Amino acid sequence: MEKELSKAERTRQFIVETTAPIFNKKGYAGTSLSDLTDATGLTKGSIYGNFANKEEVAAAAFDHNSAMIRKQVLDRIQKAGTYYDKLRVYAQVYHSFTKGNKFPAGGCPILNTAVDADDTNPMLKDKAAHAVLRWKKSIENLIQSGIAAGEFKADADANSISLAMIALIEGGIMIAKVTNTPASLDTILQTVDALVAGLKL
Amino acid sequence: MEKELSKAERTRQFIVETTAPIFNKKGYAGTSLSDLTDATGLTKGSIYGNFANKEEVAAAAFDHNSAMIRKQVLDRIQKAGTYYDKLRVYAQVYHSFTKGNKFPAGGCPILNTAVDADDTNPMLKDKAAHAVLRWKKSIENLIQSGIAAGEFKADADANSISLAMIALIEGGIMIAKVTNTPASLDTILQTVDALVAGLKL
DNA sequence: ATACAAATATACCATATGGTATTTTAAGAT
DNA sequence: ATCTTAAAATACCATATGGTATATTTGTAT
Repeated sequence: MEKELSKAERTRQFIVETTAPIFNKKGYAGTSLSDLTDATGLTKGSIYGNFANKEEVAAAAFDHNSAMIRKQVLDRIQKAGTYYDKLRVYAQVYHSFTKGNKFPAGGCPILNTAVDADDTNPMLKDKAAHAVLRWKKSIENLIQSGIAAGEFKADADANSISLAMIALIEGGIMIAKVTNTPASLDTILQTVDALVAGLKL
Repeated sequence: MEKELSKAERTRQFIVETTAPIFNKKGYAGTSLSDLTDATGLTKGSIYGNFANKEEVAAAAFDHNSAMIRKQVLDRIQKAGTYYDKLRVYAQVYHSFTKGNKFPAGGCPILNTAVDADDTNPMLKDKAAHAVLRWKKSIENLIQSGIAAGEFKADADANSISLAMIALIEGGIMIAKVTNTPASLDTILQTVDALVAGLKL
């Protein structure tokens, strides 16, 4: 009970996987239906047989892109022994961003979608907002757990630190990408590391 | 010798001022020529009499938006007495971002343009990159001057701190905007403050 | 092998797009 | 006031856009 993927489900997934990097690079308005048909080799009829409209494809593409990263992060967090190392995973994972390996082309989909959609597309904005808040919560949980485990200072400000981490990472990705200097992100991630190290007892 | 603004120069400026917030909110691809004619009340003929194409309007709009902020920042920096207070200006100025007072609607144009253009429009990307680097340099200069004036630690890492400040501010703006929580930016700007305070002897 | 349903392609639609050539209107110098 | 030039509006163009109704193909269970 794993192969039960109908034709439609498979092409739906194919469409999402194929177009996700395009949406991430060109944004919602900048991605046209012909971008989608060109990339997939499918026709509009086929795409509109699987999705109600362009917005639904974009939404599925965002989910796909953020799930890619989320999976990577959770995998590594599970493998990390200490809460300190778990927190460091965020910095490490985004480290490889500029190399674009197991990550969606075009940079962080949360950043891209947030900036792209925040004044134009409420549903995509909402998706980006939820991704930010879920991320924040998961950092806060790690900090709380670290405190409970006696690894971190009891008075650590989880709210402030989680926000700073996310801001540093996303801002760092923006800077590194626009100025073509991956080293800038490296430097900024060292500041993230310092922030996390400051939690330790 | 100040009023010598030709008709063309005045309408050019009018077009830029009127359309700058639109480009900032909707992005380059998301802003159509009819957005521009609707907002200005002018016709395509008039706009294309003053600009070669849409890209040139967008470029002028970006310059206008970033000059708005730059002016504010430089004004306040000049008035600040210590280098510590000068550095704090960045955090303070971006503080009022969510209120959208003297700032271009749609958030920080550097962030918006960087994310919007980095995979699609080389000339806008270049403009955003230069704005980031100029900003970085001006922070570094303040830090160096502060060191020379005996106000800051001699071993302060100007590169690392300037990058962290910019990343925190831009990431903070993104988070606050997408999640509709101005308080998030406030919190993040406190981290910026702490960073700057750490420079002091 | 056949029939049926599901998936995809074709052909079409109204409208919007960025851009241009030409005409009309309005500045501004004399 | 008039003439000339500069600026703006009109009218036009080819193409792209998002989307749909219909036809055709393909998978698949019997």
